[in-house]
Amino acid sequence: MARPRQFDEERVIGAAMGTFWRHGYEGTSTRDLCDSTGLGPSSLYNTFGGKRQLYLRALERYHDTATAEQMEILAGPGSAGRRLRALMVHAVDTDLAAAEADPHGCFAINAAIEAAAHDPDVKQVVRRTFDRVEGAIRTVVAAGQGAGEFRSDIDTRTLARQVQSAYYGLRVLSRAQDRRTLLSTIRATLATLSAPVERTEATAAP
Amino acid sequence: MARPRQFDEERVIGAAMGTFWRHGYEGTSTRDLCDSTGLGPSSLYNTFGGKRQLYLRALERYHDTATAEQMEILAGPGSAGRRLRALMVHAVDTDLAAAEADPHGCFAINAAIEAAAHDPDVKQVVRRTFDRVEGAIRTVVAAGQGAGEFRSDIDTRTLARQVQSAYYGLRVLSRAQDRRTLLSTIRATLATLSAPVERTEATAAP
DNA sequence: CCAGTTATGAAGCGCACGCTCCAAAACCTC
DNA sequence: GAGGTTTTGGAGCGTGCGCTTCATAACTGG
Repeated sequence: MARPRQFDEERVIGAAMGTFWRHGYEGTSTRDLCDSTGLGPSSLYNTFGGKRQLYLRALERYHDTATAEQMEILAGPGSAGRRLRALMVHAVDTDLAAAEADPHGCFAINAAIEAAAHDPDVKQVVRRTFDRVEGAIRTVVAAGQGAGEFRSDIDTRTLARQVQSAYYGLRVLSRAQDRRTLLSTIRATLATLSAPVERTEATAAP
Repeated sequence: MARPRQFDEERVIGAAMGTFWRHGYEGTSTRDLCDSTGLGPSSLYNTFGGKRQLYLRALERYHDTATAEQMEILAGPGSAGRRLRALMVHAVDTDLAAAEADPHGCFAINAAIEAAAHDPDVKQVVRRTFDRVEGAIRTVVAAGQGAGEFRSDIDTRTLARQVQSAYYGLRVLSRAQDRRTLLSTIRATLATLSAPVERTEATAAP
């Protein structure tokens, strides 16, 4: 037919994702994208159409792959509580240990804050990602409830949403808080999940 | 001495805050700032020094004033649960009802996601705001515990951090979720705070 | 009312933005 | 190979960026 492409499209999207992830949509220039992907502007625009479309592709890529890491942790070994804790500790550590040039936080959250309000397409992808994470969390919560590890007086879906909001809030807080405080927050979330000691008017020592 | 200013500095900061709040740091141009404040670029730069400094002033202004709205709700009438619920419902409604030109979400969260990683000064102000909100929540949580409304087997500070993370996560989710789901998430958070029914191995119906 | 000082508006600085154009190159089919 | 088709690199389009400059306006103390 004609001259074939000299690059791997998926690899390019991956590189673009990293750049958008690090600097946000507005903070990333087409120059940055050309540098990180190795493509010239003509190839970039011929293949993807423009900055916005490439951003959307990167976001979908995150939905497909980077979310997988979280799924993996949630599907890992150990009790439900240990798995949720692993998810949160992992988030805190990667957020805090991120060097200057590393990606910061969760790309979907970044996109939700920066772009979802102004771009319905972004909003839709972000929502799909949120729903997927909620589903993965729900599986773990259900397991915890089944094992008597978590309280069962709140239905699984509701409890899972509570965990997700606490998890996402944690990732917001991790942008400005210290590790000690964040770990305390994780402990707090897990504590509210476990069936607590029976209610007493005041837990006075004997 | 000399010619006095023709504008109210505080009013200008307020206008700039609105613009940064709506469009983010990178998404706001100096032109936008001149338009919203009514100042010429020379006045803006003579008074504040530049875009970044003005952003910091706006962020500090948010810390001083816009946080007050949340404080007010938390210090309002009703039980602790009602007040926390009011805070969250208020957040959801303002986030969802925001028109195209309205500010979206919480400015401190926006700043945390967009700018805190790259700017230590931003990070510091954001953290102060986070700490302040945590403190206000802690007061309400303590009241709820004192009234026997909330569980007391988790210490106040820890429980407050849990509420804060759930609250901030809710504000992230509100960028992409529908109201129904968000209200369910609020219910979930409040449910985990209340002293639950005594633990049973399995809540089987008789 | 004048000298001194600061704020203002307008013009525009150099630069980077998102993106386009096009001749040359690289490939496939025949 | 020749002809046709697509990709590629590079120059550069118009525009808007953050910010500066400067003559002029507006005020104060003496």
